Amino acid sequence: MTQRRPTSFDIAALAGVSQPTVSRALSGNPSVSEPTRARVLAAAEQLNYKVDKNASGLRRQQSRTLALLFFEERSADGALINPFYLSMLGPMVRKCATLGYDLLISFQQLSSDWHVDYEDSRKADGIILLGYGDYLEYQPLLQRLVERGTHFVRWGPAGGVQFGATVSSDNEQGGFDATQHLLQVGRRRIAFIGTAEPAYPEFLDRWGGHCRALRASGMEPDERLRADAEPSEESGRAAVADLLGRGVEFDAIFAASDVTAIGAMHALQKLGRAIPQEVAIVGFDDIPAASLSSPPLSTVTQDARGAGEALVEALIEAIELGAARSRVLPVHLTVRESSRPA
Amino acid sequence: MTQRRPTSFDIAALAGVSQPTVSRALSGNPSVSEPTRARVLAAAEQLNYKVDKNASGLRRQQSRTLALLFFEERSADGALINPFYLSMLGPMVRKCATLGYDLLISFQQLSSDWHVDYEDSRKADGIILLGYGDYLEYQPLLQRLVERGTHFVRWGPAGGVQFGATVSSDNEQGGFDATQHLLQVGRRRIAFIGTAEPAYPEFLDRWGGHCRALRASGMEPDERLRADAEPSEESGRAAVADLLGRGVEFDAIFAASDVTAIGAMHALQKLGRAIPQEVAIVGFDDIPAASLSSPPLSTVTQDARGAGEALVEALIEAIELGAARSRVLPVHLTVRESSRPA
DNA sequence: CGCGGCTATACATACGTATTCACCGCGCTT
DNA sequence: AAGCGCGGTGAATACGTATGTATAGCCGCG
Repeated sequence: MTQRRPTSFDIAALAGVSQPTVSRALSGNPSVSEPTRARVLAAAEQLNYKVDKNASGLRRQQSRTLALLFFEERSADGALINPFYLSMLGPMVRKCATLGYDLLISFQQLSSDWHVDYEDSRKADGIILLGYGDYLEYQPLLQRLVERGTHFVRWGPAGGVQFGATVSSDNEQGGFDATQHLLQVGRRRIAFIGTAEPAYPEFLDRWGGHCRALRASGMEPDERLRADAEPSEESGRAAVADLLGRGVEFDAIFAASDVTAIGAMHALQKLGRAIPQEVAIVGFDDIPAASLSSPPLSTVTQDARGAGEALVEALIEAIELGAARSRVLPVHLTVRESSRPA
Repeated sequence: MTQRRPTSFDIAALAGVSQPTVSRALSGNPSVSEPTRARVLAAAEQLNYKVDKNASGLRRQQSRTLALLFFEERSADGALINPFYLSMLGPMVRKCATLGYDLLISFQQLSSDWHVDYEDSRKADGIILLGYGDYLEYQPLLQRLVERGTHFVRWGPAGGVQFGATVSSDNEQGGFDATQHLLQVGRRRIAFIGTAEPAYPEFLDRWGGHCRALRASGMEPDERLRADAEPSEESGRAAVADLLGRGVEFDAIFAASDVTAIGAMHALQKLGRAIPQEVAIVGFDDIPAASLSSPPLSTVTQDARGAGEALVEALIEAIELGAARSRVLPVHLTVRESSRPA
């Protein structure tokens, strides 16, 4: 019942050719004549033959596999993967499949020496890093990857030193679009909620775009309208409390992430402030919960599909060509109820 | 700079032993003496040696890799993976790592013949199926997997015919807990929103638990209090419209999924019905948006971590022992504002 | 008519590991 | 004292593929 798996020799015998011809026929080598190739393909089909990935990889000294590495901030349980990363998953897998690669997935703590593992054991030909921002702590790790000649790309702003290729959203433009939109619906005192810590380099770019939009309308950014917040619901509520506690007046909020925006929305609603009538809100990311909130949250949508595909393309470019160029992806303003004109 | 990768022969030379001894030492074979093993390990460490996965797999005729197969309902873009599946991802990966396996990830359309691919090409030793419910259409596929001797497990209620092992939540108990809770906070007319179509076999079990809770309190389920809905926000709103349109009175809703519950909540709020004062709501799944809704949604939490680990354990059991037992996981009622006692 | 050049295929080999078998030396038994 | 078992190791080999090199057939041209 579980008979021996067919090998290329079985196909060769059935098609009346030699084993090397089978290999060449299946890999599209042009030195095989059309009739022969057809016979081989038919035989392979008939026996349900598939190339053995281990043998093929061993012979070619590669794996035709990419490794996807999520970095975990949270120590233990961490079902807390950034939802945007998860939405890239599908597109990445599909892109890999299209290009003939498999995708291996892994989580890693900062401390462990994963760098050796993937390429050294030939599990993967390259690595996609997700969750490694511009944190300085990672620089030595990236440095080591470069030294070892490991191919990798990472998601996020390029930041200071440029190790390998990078794929990221155009955060600056997203910040510009969000603030410009709020200005267009008549808001003048726009609070910015997001941290300036280097832990979230994206936020800096979003703040930069925010400022550019203000200046384009002849206004100057007001530091008092800025509140620090990490990407969490509580942090968003705290930021609103902070602003109000300091007696700052505002008729709009641009939050550097959706969860922060939702937290801010809850805090305002609890205080009886009508959204969007009294305060218009725009977030960033377009997480699933954004369209489910009430009112539905306006936000800057990142191109998850484009991001996933770009990461895969860049990595394969690095593997097959030796180096890859970085990519910056356009973003898109999605206007929902939370910022509709009154 | 990118010098040749060290092989077990290099380690052997450095440690002053033969290649087979290296292989034995690294794989924990007890016939290697302790001093020798120590020398080998030191040499491997020094040269940064890792076993070549392709060569090892080829020799042992296995891959030490599991394949995770998402089934896609939506045809094209589909960033629409069930969020619960995504929350299982982390735990699955971790469990795999613990047990010495890698995890390969893939999406598949119903039509394609993926079944041949993974085990036939020895990319994976077994398959975890996610999103293959009890749909009759899948029976032939599962049948074929069984015939080919492919190891697999799937998520979801076992359903009719039992192909391979299954891991699922205790949906019946979850339904019971939800309804019992609503009864305890004084509700008497509890609407059930969820479909009876076989496409969502989980819903049937949740309905069953709902009925059991009612009967345990001496009440009989009322068919008029039941509205059909698929798991989508619009469908939840439509279900509320349906109930009200039929003139049905209710003071609580148990929705068979969170997105439906959130839709229902929005519909009621738009009509000015206070939640939970006039209508208490409990959902099922505990998606991230549940805790972000306003009011935060009470729901039945599924054990994503346990689920992920159980799937991996079951599959490895099937691979290494030849067969695996199915597993049913306990669920947990999470009470939030949407069903607090008035 | 013979030879160069070209096409299509076969032959031989290497990739790095795990495992079977044979071997060696030592201590113990009879 | 000779035989035997056994712990520890090395030699040889097979896993299935891809590729460099050799060879057979064939055409055209001088």
